[in-house]
Amino acid sequence: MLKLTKRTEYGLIALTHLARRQGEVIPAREIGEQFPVPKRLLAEVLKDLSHAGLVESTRGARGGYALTRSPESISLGEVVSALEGAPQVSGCGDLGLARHDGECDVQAVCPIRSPLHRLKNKIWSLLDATTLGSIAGGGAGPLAAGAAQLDPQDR
Amino acid sequence: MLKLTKRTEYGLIALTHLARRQGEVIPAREIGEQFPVPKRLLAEVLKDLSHAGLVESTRGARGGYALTRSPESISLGEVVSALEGAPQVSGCGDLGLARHDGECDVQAVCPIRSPLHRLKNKIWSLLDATTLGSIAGGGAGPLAAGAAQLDPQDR
DNA sequence: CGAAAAGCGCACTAATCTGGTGCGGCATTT
DNA sequence: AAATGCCGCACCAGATTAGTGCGCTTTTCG
Repeated sequence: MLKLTKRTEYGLIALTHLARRQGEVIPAREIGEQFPVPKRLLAEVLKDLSHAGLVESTRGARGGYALTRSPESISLGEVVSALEGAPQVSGCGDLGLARHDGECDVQAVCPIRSPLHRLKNKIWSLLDATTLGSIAGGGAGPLAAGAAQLDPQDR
Repeated sequence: MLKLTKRTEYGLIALTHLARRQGEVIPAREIGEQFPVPKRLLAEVLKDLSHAGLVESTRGARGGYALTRSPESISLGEVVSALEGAPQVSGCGDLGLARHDGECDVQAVCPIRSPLHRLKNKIWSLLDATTLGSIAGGGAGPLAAGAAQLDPQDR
């Protein structure tokens, strides 16, 4: 439904926390204590992030997690990909390839495939252009400026 | 998971069809015949679109649907809102208001609320700026140009 | 050495969302 | 009256999402 999952939210919360304390190795427990997040799920998410190479884990007492890169070089797109799997906007609109045969027969006739494909790219460009740094830090990044063209009335 | 639902896809297909034959009143059956879409669901979707005031329905034999406005004045955002309900990106990130008490206690502490809120606005600006006309017609609209900044590699 | 701290892996349940369908009724045209 | 087409409501099944259980391994520290 065009919204991020809780996993991504939790992941982002954790990442911003790590970003603000770069260099330190922080245990999942600490994050779980600071934010009202189901600790167990948080651990699950952190694990996925480490699989994706966004954070590095250290085991044992005194263990925990730390960013592998600078916050500025980590994009929202990467986080979402890591936590929600392969990106797509329409389910069918994704390149002629990879349609598991029988899927989306609308093919040639389908009048919305290519426009939707372009939309998907736009959205992902936005996600890719949004860095963890701009989320954790105060301000810059593509989200700082006013909304694109229409007024961002309260929807 | 940051993707549109089938309902929206079907709705868009139907709307583009109507857009291309403005002035005419077209029965749901006709659309169902042209595209491999579960006709029954299509009817459901068309009904929702009419509730939202995007299309006008005529009952009885010779009845059907027609756009209420020009394709250029109908935005993707409206369609999505009508078919998937109130827009949101993060579930919690939506204005302090309307949080059904107990929901999202992260409030003041939550480090990602406002950035996510801005992101939501960006995405919806994009949707609002995309008109049915640009989807149905060949090409202009905000989706025509190349992707924002990063290369739109195949994700 | 042994206990405590912390992450790892796997599997499983519950709730919600999504896609899709059934059926009887009302409105119009022919 | 019959056929065409929309209306409204309710229902079912499968997929996704959220969240939990549990036992094992690694590492620090007393």
